[in-house]
Amino acid sequence: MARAQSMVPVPEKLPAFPREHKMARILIVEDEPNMVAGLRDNFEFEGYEVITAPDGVAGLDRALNEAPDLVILDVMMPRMSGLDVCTQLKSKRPSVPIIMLTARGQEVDKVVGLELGADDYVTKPFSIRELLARVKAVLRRAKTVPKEQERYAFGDVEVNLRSCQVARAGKQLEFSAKEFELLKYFLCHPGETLSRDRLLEDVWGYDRFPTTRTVDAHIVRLRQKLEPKADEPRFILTVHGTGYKFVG
Amino acid sequence: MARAQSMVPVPEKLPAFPREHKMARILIVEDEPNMVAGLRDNFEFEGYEVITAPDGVAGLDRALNEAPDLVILDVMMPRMSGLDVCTQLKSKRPSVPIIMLTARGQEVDKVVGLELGADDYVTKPFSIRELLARVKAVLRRAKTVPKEQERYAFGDVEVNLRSCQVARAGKQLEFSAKEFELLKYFLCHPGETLSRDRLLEDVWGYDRFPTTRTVDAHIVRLRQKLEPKADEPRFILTVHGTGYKFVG
DNA sequence: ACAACTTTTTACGTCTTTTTACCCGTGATT
DNA sequence: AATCACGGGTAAAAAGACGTAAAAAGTTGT
Repeated sequence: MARAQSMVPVPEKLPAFPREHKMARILIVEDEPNMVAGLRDNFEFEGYEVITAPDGVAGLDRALNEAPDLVILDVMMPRMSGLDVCTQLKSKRPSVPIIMLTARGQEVDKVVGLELGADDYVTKPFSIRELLARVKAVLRRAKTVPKEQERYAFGDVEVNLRSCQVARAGKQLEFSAKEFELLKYFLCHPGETLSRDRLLEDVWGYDRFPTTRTVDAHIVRLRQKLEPKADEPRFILTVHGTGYKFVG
Repeated sequence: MARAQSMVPVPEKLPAFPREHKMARILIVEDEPNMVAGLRDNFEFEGYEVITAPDGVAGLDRALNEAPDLVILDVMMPRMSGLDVCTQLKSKRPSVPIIMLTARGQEVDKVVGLELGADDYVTKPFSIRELLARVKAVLRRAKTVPKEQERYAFGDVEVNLRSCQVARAGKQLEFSAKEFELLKYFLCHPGETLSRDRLLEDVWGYDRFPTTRTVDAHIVRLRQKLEPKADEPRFILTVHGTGYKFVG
């Protein structure tokens, strides 16, 4: 049967990135397991998506790679204090809201924390209702900022979604249309494992059905342009048997 | 802390992933015999199970009684139009995906079809390749995990079924595709004792003669990654003489 | 129509995952 | 206690997926 080139175009053009209306994802960085369990239960009950980390190092890692909408950060923690995490996180993701948890008697830290860029703080012991209320408030404030970021940065790469420009170490790179679309899709879905089929459908669109190896070919080109070592990717990772995933 | 008790949300008893890896069953409702034959050949070649009906009345009947995973529905048919079938079917089985076939010049119907709840439509004449791609896409979307059941947690492990991520104590773990599928199956059947045969059939997708230790090999790997003490499993338990069981 | 460029396909070597085979330890059964 | 069936560890074979380069096909601009 002949390829239906005469096919009538899909009338309602799908939005470029059908970002489903997601409930906010909250990262809780806290070493006390009972506290974590309690917070998780309550936040999940409220409909939030919860991820956790038991110490500062792991917390920073998840914060950078899994794009939480808000981070709750205990000040006193093993390996890396909440204050350090806050500093480092704010330097790389200035827009992610942070709420600090401080023990009573650490009043000093509150001030320091706010100076470091935290958006709010709560003193232990606190009522869960109070924390929930503050989270809600901080998220509401954060949301007034445009939801879809238009500028991204990872490694020494800067991407401007609006102007469709990509710079590496301050130098402009040439990206073809498809390459840029693909990169954009990765940026908008950080940490998610994306199957080739999904990429084909969402990036290539509905009326093109190339072979799945097409995706791989484009991945190679993205890596060559963006990765410090193309054969040892740091940002665009392979998920064997499934697809690819971007971590910033 | 007050609210919830168990870490793992208990899924309603309706199986979340009924035919995880069995090939999908497709119902083709179409009155033109040559078209039916052609479609059947192609879909069966791709590994789908095909059932057919020559008119709308029979189609609705089979759709309701034989639980197809997807329905391909011609708009123009004797006895009952595809649009009517679509309406009635969607009212009784809202979740079953429907792809409409419309003749060229029936553009109006497309819109109506989508409004009636069809998931996609294809205009005749179409390439079989395109239809196959759309079927695949619709099935993929239909299979994506419903929001409520996409996240699980047990012990210090967090699992996100949608993004295929597993974290232990806040640290991302690498899971191969099969490992993840198996874990997913356990999560979706908590407390159930699962025989090797059942796991093979539902996760791997075929029957095997009993000499296979494949399942065990994967269980070992899951335990190594997820259990606090791999030799003293807390979550993935052996049921001697029968199989395995997951408890959260 | 030609040239320059982008995208897709093809082909093949390499690497990872999955399966299988074999053996040992252990708990059940007699 | 001896036997036996079953579960688990391990390593090597088999299967499958990925990375890459280069050719082919398709686009765009002149």
